[in-house]
Amino acid sequence: MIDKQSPIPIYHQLEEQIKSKIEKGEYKPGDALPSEREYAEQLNISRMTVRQAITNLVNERYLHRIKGKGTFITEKKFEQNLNGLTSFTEDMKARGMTPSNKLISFEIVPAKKNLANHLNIAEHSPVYEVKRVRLAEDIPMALERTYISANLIKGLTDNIVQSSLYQYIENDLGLKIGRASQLFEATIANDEELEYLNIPENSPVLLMKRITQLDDGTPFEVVKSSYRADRYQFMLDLER
Amino acid sequence: MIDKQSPIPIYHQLEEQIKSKIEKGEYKPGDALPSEREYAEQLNISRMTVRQAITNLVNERYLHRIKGKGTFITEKKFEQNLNGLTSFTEDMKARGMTPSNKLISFEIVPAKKNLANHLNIAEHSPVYEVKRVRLAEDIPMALERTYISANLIKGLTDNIVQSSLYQYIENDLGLKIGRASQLFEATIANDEELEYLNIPENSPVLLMKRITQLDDGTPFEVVKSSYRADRYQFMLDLER
DNA sequence: TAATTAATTTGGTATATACCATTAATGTAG
DNA sequence: CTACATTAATGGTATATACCAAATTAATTA
Repeated sequence: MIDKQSPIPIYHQLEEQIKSKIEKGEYKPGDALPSEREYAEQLNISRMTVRQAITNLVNERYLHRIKGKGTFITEKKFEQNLNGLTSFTEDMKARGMTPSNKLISFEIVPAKKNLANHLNIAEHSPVYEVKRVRLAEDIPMALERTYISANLIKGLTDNIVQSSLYQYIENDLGLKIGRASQLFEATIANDEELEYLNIPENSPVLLMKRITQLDDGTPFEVVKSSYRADRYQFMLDLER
Repeated sequence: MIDKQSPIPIYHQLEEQIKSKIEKGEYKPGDALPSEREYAEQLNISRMTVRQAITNLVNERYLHRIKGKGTFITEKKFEQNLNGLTSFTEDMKARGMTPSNKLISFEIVPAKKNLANHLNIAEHSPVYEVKRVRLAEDIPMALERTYISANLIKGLTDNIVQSSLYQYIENDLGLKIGRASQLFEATIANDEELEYLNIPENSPVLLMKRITQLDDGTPFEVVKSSYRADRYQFMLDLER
């Protein structure tokens, strides 16, 4: 189970192993994990190394410890993606609905002033513009416009953007994704939103803008999403 | 500086000491911290104990480590309060505006069904209801309604609620505050919102609901805030 | 002088050990 | 059987030590 010769740290191997068992259902929410000393003996590693693995998973809220009792699988694991923010896809699945996307357009366009500012690039620099409608049970829920620096993120296809943008950036381009800032705003639907969301005039929409950065702080992505206010709410989970 | 006999763990004492130096400006953003070995020798404690303190501060983003170089004070420390979410007061100050509150009412009322559900109490149980308008430069920005379990949080006054609710709960009642869930929604202003926010009919408002829990998961507070959409946006900072 | 190499310093990983505090299980006296 | 004390198990804190990997600095060589 644990390869001491591997260049991957032991504590990290153990982390992945525990996470995998949680995902597979071998460890169920509420269950007690084997004790630290038990793990150490079983895997023939130091208890402190076990603690390091468990501490990380506690910080990520997969587990929680109770002194004198043990370590337990956390009941509900929220955030899979960006901290605490439920993604549209996950959220819809959680509500028992089937999420889907409809691509409207995928092209390279020159960045307008405001966008160029957000992405910290020169005006008219090339950016990928991806427009799509997000649906649940084939009902339009949101209009999403994604803008990505073309000079920074090269070789994008509509397919990558729709399925695995972040993996592509980290695994294929070798870049590291950092933090993001997100902004919520309420507005009245404009013409484009009326059209794609199929809602009546003067409907309120929940506008969400996100600027995502690389590890070094370089912004590479701006996402502007307009959600139907009558059908969607953002749920957020916050820590102290 | 460090009291080994104290019941407060050494690593925690060191954490507080470092945080205090950052706040006082003795350590400035971008500065390198003394090395782990240096700290250990200086304070006559183990390097591993120093690491534990620093690791916690790294997790809280006060510090960041660079292998081979050192540990540095993080440039910008975001979230002071709940993770990444800018509070109204802080946000307004950051924009150079003067925030203020106007108390509309402070009373104990029986919980309605929906509220009772959120607070996990029986219907008609007593709850504090605090209504106030939040202003910036004396212009109404939001209508805020706070509901707090009266059986759980005793002895509240309007003054406490307005100034230091969380400190009161933790320091005076000895309870520990845990996580919170937050929800964003766009609606059209209702009559109450029209009145207090002084906006025209059919104006969109950004509705924010927050449920705050104690450390053990017991919900104790529900906050429902209606923000003028034309004057306020929620800014959020997300981690990976 | 410039380029290379070696040594030093830094954080990263891992082990072994010790004792404390809380909780749960066990044993014991009434 | 109950109430209390004891014991065992668990996570929490702390130390000492060792070696690795990346970055910097110093020394050496061409």
